[in-house]
Amino acid sequence: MIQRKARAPRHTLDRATIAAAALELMDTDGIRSLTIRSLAARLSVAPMALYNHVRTKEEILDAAREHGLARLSVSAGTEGPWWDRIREINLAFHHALREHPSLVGLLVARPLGGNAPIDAAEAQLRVLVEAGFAPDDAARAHLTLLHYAIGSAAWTSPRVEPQAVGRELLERLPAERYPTFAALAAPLAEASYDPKQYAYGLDLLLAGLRAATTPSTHPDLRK
Amino acid sequence: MIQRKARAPRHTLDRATIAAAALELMDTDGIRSLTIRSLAARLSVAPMALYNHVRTKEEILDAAREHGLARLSVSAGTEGPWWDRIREINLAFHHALREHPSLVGLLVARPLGGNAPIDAAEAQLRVLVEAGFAPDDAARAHLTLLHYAIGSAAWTSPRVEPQAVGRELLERLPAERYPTFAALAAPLAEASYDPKQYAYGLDLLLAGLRAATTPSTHPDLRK
DNA sequence: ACCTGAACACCGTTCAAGT
DNA sequence: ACCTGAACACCGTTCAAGT
Repeated sequence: MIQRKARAPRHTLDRATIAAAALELMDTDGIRSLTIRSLAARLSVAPMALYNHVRTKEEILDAAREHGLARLSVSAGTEGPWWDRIREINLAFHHALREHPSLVGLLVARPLGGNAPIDAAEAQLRVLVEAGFAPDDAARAHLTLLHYAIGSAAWTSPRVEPQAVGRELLERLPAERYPTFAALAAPLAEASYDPKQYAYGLDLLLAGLRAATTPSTHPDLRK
Repeated sequence: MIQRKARAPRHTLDRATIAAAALELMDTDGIRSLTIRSLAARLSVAPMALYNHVRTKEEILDAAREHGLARLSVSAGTEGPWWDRIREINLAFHHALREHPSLVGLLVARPLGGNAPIDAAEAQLRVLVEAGFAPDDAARAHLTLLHYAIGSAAWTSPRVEPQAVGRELLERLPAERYPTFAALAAPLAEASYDPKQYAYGLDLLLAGLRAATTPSTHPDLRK
């Protein structure tokens, strides 16, 4: 009567299934809790079955990262001023990173080339070039936006410790040594967990870029 | 004649020594190669000796992160315009992160409160408040600068794979699908590994912040 | 008090075996 | 071809023992 160790059917596994399950497991339980054994259990399969589709655990992490980034659709239209289109691209990228808490860790730990989601990067570079940026400036602007999105997502996304830690530690700082910190504790705590904080910085960058492209009207803002 | 298993003297170990050795080992050999056993070997001590000064490996990682950040001296003077002082603080922070390749990984994996090097943060917040930023704007500006520095360091610092990978992969992209990428390959590759790339983005942010503080002269740059 | 060695429950991965 | 189980060399950590 007891059904024991039913053998898994012949083609229950493939790279995509493994990648999706791995990312899901990491998003919910944290990167550290992904092991060959835990992933196999989640897929109702013997640990060694995974090695028929993948050579190492590293390869699973790579596949999971690509799977997460694949969801990123580049929706920047061709309408409107260039800064609005850049804004849209970056908000979408940042949103994708925030949707998969484990994705940032995967990106930081192992690069995908040097320029993450290639489709989004191509779209962004095109907009910048069309806006009149010289090749060198377009490259630098693109990297700046990429870095800011990564950093914001990395610092904001849920980590090992619960988010409450940050707020508590912040409130426990000695006020006599850190007076400004203490005075700004409330707005800092709020902005730290405000989903719109990313957009604030993005708009600062865009303002800087716009100033750089119209030097004649704002000469004092040039580098 | 053969000296074997000499017992280590009584007080060869303490938290600071362990933290310094751990950070050094991670900086040179990568985060993954830090194990209790490898660290103990480097300190010429039995693995279990470490547990007299530390409760878990996590605690060693925390100590290593704090040790790396402790080197950050806040050198921003009180002279000059506020944007120059902000610039100095952030360049120093970014420089500290780049000096210890493993530090960024430690910061992203486990937060130190929500605001990394507290002394530097206090200094930066003070400058912003003195410059006339409202509490909420000062908090948002501070977080933006912090996130950008983290992201830039994270994306730029050496990873598991050699840096060459990025450049190679970038050159192998199909030019018909990614024409702008192909056209900008040279400036992108150069900017990607240019230590001054961080300063470029920092100056963009500062330009945006300056525009935000002088709304009367540049009304079109306001958010 | 602080360093040590053996042991335990994990982990990624190899190897030979099943179907 | 693809899934499986036993085994190996690791890992972090507990426990009892040395000095």
